[in-house]
Amino acid sequence: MTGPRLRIAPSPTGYFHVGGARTALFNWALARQLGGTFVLRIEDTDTERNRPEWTQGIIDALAWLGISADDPHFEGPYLQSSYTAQHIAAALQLVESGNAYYCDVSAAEIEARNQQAVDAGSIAQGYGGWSRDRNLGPGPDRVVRFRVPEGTTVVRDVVRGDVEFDNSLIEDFVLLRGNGAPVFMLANVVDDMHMKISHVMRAEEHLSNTPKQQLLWEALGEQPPVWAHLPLLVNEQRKKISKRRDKVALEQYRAEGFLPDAMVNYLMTLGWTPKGPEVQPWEQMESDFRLEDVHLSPAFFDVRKLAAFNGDYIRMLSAGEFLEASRPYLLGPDAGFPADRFDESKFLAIAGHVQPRCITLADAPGVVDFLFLADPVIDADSWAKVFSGAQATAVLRGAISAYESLPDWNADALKSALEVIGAANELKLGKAQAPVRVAITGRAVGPPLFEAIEVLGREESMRRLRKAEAALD
RNA sequence: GCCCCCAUCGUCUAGUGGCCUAGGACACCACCCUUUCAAGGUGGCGGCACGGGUUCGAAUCCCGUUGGGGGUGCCA
Repeated sequence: MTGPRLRIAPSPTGYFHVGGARTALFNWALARQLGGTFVLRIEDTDTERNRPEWTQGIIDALAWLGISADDPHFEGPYLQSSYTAQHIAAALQLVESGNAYYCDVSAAEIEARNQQAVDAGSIAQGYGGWSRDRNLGPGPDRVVRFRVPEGTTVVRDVVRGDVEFDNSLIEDFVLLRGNGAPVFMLANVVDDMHMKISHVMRAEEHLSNTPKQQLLWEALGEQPPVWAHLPLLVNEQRKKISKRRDKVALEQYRAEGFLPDAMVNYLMTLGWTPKGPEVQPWEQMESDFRLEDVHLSPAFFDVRKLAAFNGDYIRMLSAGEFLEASRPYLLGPDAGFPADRFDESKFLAIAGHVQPRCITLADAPGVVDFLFLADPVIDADSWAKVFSGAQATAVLRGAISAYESLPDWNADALKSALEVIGAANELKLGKAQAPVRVAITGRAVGPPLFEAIEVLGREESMRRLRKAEAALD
């Protein structure tokens, strides 16, 4: 695969979240559109917080979104921890070239010094380049720090334009820890370099650190990549969404019955605007996406809008697709009816009426449960309300006798028969259907009644009607 | 504190100096359709943060203010 090389570099410290997914999607779209490569690199250098199972979680989440290792544009996953030797070599190379130096000042000492300064009424200076010219060699607990050069660093960002940083405000940051382990700033750059990454597209939180990385690229003698910083995804409080305080795990949305296509489509609208209708196929977005069109301001991750997208996508499904997508919910422990009573053909017959009543796939069982329950769960309030009407009993009895002798058991015939009974009781169909609905489904609301009765079948429907009648006495 | 980024309806946004009495989507409200509930249709509510410039003309360009956010780690 030739062409540009993009990447995402998540760290396996928890569930993959929607922000990471949005970044992945943007990178994926561009990589595919340009015939380039999408690299997945797991940045697992923080041994304190990493967990191996999260790595698989990231891979699964990406696959769910359609970013799959089977695609020729996909490369990886690479584990950053397996390139430690290269990171260290790069740090030593920088020491060699005078761009980095050893330092024996501990974090605690720096803090103490800052505290002293504050106590004395002056301003904390931070590290302050203490060991810059001490010419220290390697030793236990000695870190390697980058020697930030004088001048200014201009980050050429495709979405934000040129951003200028005064180098004197950037501290001599650590490259290798006291224990010899590389830190993110170094590892990230060295890996991008070795993996020949041409475009670094990531969230805006990294913008302030970008001059450091660019300086590293330059000190290592390479051209920095194209930078592109995406607007942050924020919560209602306008703060960066985080695993700690917000519901952001992709896995959770998946479990709740969101369709991957809906999630993908919605995520693509956060930080970029599709041309034409906002609900549109991936292929369209993939070919229209342009870095230059990426927005500058943060976007609120709005679950209600996601839900609207999901409803749209559910309605676009064929009955068969809807069945397959809903199956885990239909046969799961929360379905509300025993799995062995589920009947695919009945579900398929009524699916078209179920879809517009679902926001998530998890809603499906609740719409059709009465079809698969031995007896519908009678909602007491609905029953009480419906049968408080004087004509309700008459309508129910009328329906029973009319339906007993109905030649063809189909929705049209069922409807016509009830219209006649309603008319005899001076009721419009809307009112007349209520007692029958409660008797058949247990509720006052649900999918179209006569279609449901047709699917339920003559025998079971008559049994429920008679049972309801008996309960009235 | 310092550095950086951002600023159009409640939210996501269209808008790149005249086409804008600012358009769409979600949410909300009303009406229509109707076999309940949805879905769908129609309509409504609602916005260029503020102050200065530049210009014949500014949502669009410049400056400032205010507000929000991010970064500033031997986390990533």
